[in-house]
Amino acid sequence: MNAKLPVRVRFAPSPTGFFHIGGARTALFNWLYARHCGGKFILRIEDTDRQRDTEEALRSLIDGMRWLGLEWDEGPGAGGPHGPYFQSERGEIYREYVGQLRDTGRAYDRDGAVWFRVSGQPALIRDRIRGDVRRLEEKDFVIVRSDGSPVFHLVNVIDDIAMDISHVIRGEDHLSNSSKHVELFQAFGREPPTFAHIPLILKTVGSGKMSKRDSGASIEDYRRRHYIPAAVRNYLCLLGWSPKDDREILPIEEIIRLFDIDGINGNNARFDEKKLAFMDGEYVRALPPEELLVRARPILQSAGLLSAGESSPQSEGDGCDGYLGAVLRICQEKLRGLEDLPGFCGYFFSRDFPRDPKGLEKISKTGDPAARIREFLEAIRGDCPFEEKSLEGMVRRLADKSGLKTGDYIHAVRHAVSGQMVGPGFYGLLMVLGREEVQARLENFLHTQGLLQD
RNA sequence: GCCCUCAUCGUCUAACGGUUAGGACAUCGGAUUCUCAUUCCGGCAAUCGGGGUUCAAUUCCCCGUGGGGGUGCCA
Repeated sequence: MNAKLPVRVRFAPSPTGFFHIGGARTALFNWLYARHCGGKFILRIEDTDRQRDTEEALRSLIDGMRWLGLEWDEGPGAGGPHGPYFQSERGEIYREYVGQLRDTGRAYDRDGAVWFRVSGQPALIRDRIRGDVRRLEEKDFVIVRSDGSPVFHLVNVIDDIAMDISHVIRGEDHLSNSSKHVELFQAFGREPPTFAHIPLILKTVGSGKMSKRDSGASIEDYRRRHYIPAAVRNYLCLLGWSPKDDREILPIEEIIRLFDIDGINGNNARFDEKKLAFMDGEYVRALPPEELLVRARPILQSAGLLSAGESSPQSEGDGCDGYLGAVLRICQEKLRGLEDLPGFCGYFFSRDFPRDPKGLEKISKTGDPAARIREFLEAIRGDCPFEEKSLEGMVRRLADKSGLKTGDYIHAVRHAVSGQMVGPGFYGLLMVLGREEVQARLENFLHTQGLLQD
C-alpha cells in the first residue's frame, strides 16, 4: 500500500535453548531484506516466559548472530530510539496498550486473566509469500496471564506497532497465529504490517520441522567444529531462496543485491548437513592464505600440535608462520573443512603421529617397502639437491632401475614420514618437512619396522 | 476433528503456457603414468493422482492424496 514506508524488520527470538538453524535462517532473511532495501534490522528479545528463558540462551543467541555476521541496527548492545529491546523491561508500555483495549471494550477480565474479544470477522493476512490469506479467529484468547505477565501475541503486536515494524518476516508456523495478530492490530486502530511467512526447515530424516534436539541444529556446533561462518550463512540463504541462475556460492554482497521477498519460495526445505559440509569445504579451499593461517593456528594449538612460539618440531628461530604457512600452502587445496585439519596435517608438527592401519599392507603389495625406503634414503643422503625437480628425477631413476612404478616409492615414503596414504603433493610434502626431518623419519621407520619384524 | 499452507530427481532448487525439464549436493563409474578428502569428465535420477481450461499445461482452475504448521494462561 504505502510503498514509501521505510523498511524496518525485526528478529524477535525468545531466549530458550540454544540458537538453532531455523532461527538463524529467519534472522538471516530479515537481515538480508533490511540490507537489500537500506532499511533497519532490529533485534528484539521476547523474554516473557520466566520459566524457560535463560541467560545462557541469550548468550548463545547473541554470539551466534555475531558469528554469522548478522549485525543489528537496534537492539541489545546497539541501542536505538525504540528501546528497551527486552520485552521483560517493557511492562509499562504493555499496561498502557491493554488499557486502550479495555477502554474500547476489546479486553475483559476472566479467571484472573485478561482476555481479548475477537471480532467474529475473518482476518485478512496480506502475505508476500502466501498471497492474501483469510482466517477466522473463532475464540477469545488470553493476552495477560493471571500472574500478570503478558502473552506473546499481545506483546509481539504492541512492539511491532511501537517499533514501527513495516514487514514481519517469520516462520510459517506463525501463519495461523497471524489472524490473532491482525485482530490485535485492528483493535489498536493500526494497519497490520506486510507479512512474509517463510517456509520451515524440516528434519533431515523423519517427519516434522527441525527442532533444537536434532543433530546439526545448533549454530554453536558449527562454530565449535570450525565451520566458516560465511559458508553456513551462504547455505542458509539457499533454503527457500535462490539467485535464479545456477550459482550457489555467492559473496554475501551479491546475495544482498539480489535478495527480495518475492524470490522466496513457499515450500519447506529439508536440512542437508552434507551439502553444508561441502559448501564449507569450498569456502575453506578459497580462503586467503592469511585468513587460513589465522583460523588454523588456534585449531592446531588446541589439538596440542602447536604451542605459541614454536611451530616446527625441530626448527628454532625461523619464523613460526613460515613453517605453518608452508604447511597450509600445500594442504589447503585438499582440505574438506577445518575440523579435520589436525588429522590431515598433524604429522608436520609431531613425530608422534598416528599411522593408517591399512598403510603398511598397501605399500607391501609390490614387495618389501623397507628396501625401497632404503634406496630412497641412500639417494637423499647423497648429493641429490633437496629440491622438487631433482627429487622427482631421482625417484624416476629409482623406479626405472628397479622396474617398479614411481608410485611404489612415493607411497612407501609418504607412509613412512606421515603415516598417511593421502595428503598434499608428495614433493611439496618433502620440501616442507626438509631433508633432515625426512631422513630422520625414514630411519626411524626402518628401525621400528625392524623391531616389529623380529 | 477443525483451520491454514505447500507439492519438480533421494535432497536443495531453475524453467514469460511452447525446453532433449537445467544446475548443485549425495550416489555410481572413469581420468589426473604420487595419493585423494582436491580437480576434471561421465552415468543414474523428478514434474503426486484424477478431472478441466487451452492448438499447447511442470506452469492456470477444481477435486483427491501426501507433507508441513496451527488449534496453550509456550514463543
